[in-house]
Amino acid sequence: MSSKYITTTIPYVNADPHIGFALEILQADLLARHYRLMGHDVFFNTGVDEHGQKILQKAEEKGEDVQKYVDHYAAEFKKLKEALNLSNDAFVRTTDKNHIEAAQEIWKRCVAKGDIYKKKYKGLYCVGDEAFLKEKDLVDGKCPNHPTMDPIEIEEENYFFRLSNYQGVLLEYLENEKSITPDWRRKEAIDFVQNGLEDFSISREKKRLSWGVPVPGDSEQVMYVWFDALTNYISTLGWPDGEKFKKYWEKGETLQIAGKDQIRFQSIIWQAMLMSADIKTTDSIFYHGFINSGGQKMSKSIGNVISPYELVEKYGTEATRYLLLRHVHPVDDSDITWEKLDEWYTAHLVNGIGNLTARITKLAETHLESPIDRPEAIGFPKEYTDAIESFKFNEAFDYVWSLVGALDKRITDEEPFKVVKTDLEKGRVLITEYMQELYAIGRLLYSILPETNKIIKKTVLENKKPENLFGRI
RNA sequence: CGCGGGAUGGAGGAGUGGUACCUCGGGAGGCUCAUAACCUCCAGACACCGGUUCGAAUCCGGUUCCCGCAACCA
Repeated sequence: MSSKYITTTIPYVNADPHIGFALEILQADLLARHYRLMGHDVFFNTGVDEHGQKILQKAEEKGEDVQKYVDHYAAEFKKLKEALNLSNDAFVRTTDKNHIEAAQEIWKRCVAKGDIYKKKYKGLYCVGDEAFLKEKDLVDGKCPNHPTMDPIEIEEENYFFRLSNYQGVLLEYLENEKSITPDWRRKEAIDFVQNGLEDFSISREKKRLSWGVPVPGDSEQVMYVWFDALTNYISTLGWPDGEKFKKYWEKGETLQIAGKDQIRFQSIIWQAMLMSADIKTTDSIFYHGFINSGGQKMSKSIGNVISPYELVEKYGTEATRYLLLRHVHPVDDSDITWEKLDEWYTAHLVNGIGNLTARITKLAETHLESPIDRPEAIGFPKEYTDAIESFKFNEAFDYVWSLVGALDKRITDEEPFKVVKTDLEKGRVLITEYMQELYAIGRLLYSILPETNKIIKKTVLENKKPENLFGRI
């Protein structure tokens, strides 16, 4: 049995769970469930990124202890597991002891490789943003976000990572078509690397930012968040030790899911870090698109934010999975509004699979004397598995729903409800066949709608019409 | 002229040389087993201009318009 590692990125906990992350984790969950079903030994990771200046700042704004603040948010993100019925095997927190140790270990290995060095960095610093500004970003010599403040010149000594060493090998890595999906993003990445890579600062002075992983051997510096955060993908497996790391990362096939804005971090910086530490690079990374609402980016000030919890509250867990996985485009940006969500919910869930199930199971309950035999397990159609494995989640749904439509049509054409009145036996044969087909459709829902899968199988095998699968709203 | 992606019926998607497809929505009919569900039929589109070709949504050139990226944003 081959092993497979699947991970999401880990969201930064300075805000409540965003619908875009819900999309990401659902995609990962679908893949994890699918590959388990196909007989792979899967390890599915997710977690939270808890270090950094913005988090410290937020906690201070609220007058909370930072650790308390991140504990609170970690719990908020953990709740997604139940809300979305996720099957993740791990939930890593970057404040976990073993994670911190792993981050320090990878740092040491990069140092040993000669890829980390100390350099004075001088730049214009905006106190409002608490970040360095670039000359070309300045508007009339001021920070574009804080035009009333004068940027101040700050000199700081930081550690830098020799990303520039990795241009050649990164290009080789990116030549592999599996390294990035969709392919045009891979080309973007190649283009980016070809234009030349600059070394990055990977630490901050502790006196300016204390909330981070201490740099090994230098008490004055802490790691800049992303260096520590990226390590989560292997710290969660117990790296540098651990059977899990060997099994799932080294010997297994690794797959990361991330948002389209993550290419530089996931496919370039993280891969260079792995190369530097002599660790296997990620086999493939899938980048999803963003979700907008009403033609605009979701934002609190516009008031168009749709949260994952709101979706679950209105439509339920199964329907939320359905809506995000089928109606949000896997790689392009999509737009959702409550109107569209209602439409999709009613058209395919209520009127589609829900009604079909009620239709058939009512006929069966009324006319069959006993439950049908459990249908033999058959292989999954290639069209369906290919769609999922090539990240075309929406097409996998289209396939299942084409079967729903075909079965509805068949019932209308064959009129079993009339047949039973004139030839009961013949009618029973038809109804039995519908039950078998319904069961087959239910089986296909295993990875995408796990609860619906269970209910349909159960109802068919017990010959008992269930409560409505999806109620009207 | 920085790099790249894209413009398909009212909406969202598929379609890389051979009568333009799917879902939703709209209109008309049918059916009555079902959650006023389901089935059938109808209307409606390849941004614009030119070229290649027997034939182009699909290839080439140009125009207009959108959208990413352009490195510490974690």
